[in-house]
Amino acid sequence: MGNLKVAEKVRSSTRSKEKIREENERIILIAAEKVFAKHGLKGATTKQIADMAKLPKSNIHYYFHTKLNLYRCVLESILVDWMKAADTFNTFDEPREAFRYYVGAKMDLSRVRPFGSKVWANEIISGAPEMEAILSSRLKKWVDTCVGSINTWVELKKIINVGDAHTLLYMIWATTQHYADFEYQVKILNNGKRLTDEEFEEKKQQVIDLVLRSVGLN
Amino acid sequence: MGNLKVAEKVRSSTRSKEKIREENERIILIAAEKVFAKHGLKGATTKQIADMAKLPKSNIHYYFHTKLNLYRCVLESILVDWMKAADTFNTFDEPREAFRYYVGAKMDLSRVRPFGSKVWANEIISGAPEMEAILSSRLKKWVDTCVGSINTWVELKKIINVGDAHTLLYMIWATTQHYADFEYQVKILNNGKRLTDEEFEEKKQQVIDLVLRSVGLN
DNA sequence: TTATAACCTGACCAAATAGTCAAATATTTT
DNA sequence: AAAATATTTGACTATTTGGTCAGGTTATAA
Repeated sequence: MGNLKVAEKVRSSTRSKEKIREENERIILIAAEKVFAKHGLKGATTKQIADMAKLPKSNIHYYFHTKLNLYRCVLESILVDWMKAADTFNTFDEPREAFRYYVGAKMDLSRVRPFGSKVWANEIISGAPEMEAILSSRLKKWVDTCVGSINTWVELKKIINVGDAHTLLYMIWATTQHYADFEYQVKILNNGKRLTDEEFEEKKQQVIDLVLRSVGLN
Repeated sequence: MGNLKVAEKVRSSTRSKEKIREENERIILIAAEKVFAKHGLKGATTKQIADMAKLPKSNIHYYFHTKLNLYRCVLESILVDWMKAADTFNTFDEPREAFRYYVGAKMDLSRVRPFGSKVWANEIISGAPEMEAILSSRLKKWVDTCVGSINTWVELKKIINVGDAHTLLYMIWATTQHYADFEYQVKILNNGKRLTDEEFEEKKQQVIDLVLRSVGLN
């Protein structure tokens, strides 16, 4: 009886209500990201997410109420990392460094958080019903800034005239995100073996070189 | 009565059983491609497909039995167009022409059949459960041939050394398919307006130029 | 210690959905 | 013309699934 009390006391002090909520929300978000990546919003079931999180289904609803709300939270949490990588682009004056670091950062994200990239891809492919607002405000603004930088570099003859700067941006996004969104295809075409960290670093450098040459650098 | 007979006869001669099946299968495949593109295999419902095809749901099952079978037929029908574009790559000796035509063909496909591209993207993102066999046989073989061509061009100093030729191929795939898979995002970032045919031709040329420069041509 | 608030979860339900089937209609063959 | 074959479709069903809820447990404030 006394022993039981002590055990409870210990557990109590290590898992406060605050910690419990924090930790469970994190666990659920990670599980949901994986399941949404594989099945999309409609295809994913709360049961699958619960099983992945090793929690009862009711618990998912307790913390996030509805599947749609959980989905939005997942998208939101991905956006944070996404924007961090995006910001690197505008911290460099020289195009060579800007492209090198931005492409590198995007490649790293694809490697570290492939499921997040897939959820976004799914969302856009489905017509971006939940993200349209964010795309046409935050993303649009960021893109306009980037396009401005690129156009300035063109005017200063620092890079070749690429025509519409959007085209270049899309190439960078598409190519870097390909390693996350299409990783199963990449794996299959790599003789069924996932790229090792060393191989991935190699590809990253090659992508950077392709991009730099495409704008006349190198 | 005589008139009715004539009407029946006319209809009979214009819509033979063979034609009926052919036409309905086509209608259903087109509808299914759109619905699967938007919602994925699990998210799409046979009811949605039926409504899109303007046929009763039972009719869908009559022609394709199960949703999974219909999905496989859609993927198969997309593959046909896909391979046609792919074959253009190996019909040119000069890398400049090969890349120009292949990238152009892929861009055209993204413009003409965006839903097909989205279905494929969804399938790969979901882990390619239905397509793994095709990817590791037909696609793998085609890719190996392409990689061989590119490596030969590198040896002949016709293009710059790009390292792993796969990286270049992925860049081409990702960039061209971006205009299909992410067309909603492209639209939003184009001030909410879909690219006109003229604009698209412009982007196509820009993508071709980016790719050519990335391999040291131009 | 007690009261309150937060967390947990099995049991349950209404709605949605893939697939079936039988009966009706249309076409083709004999 | 009649028999045989193929198409059409409304009604139905078994199952899945998002979400609820009541009753319990655990942590914290008084």
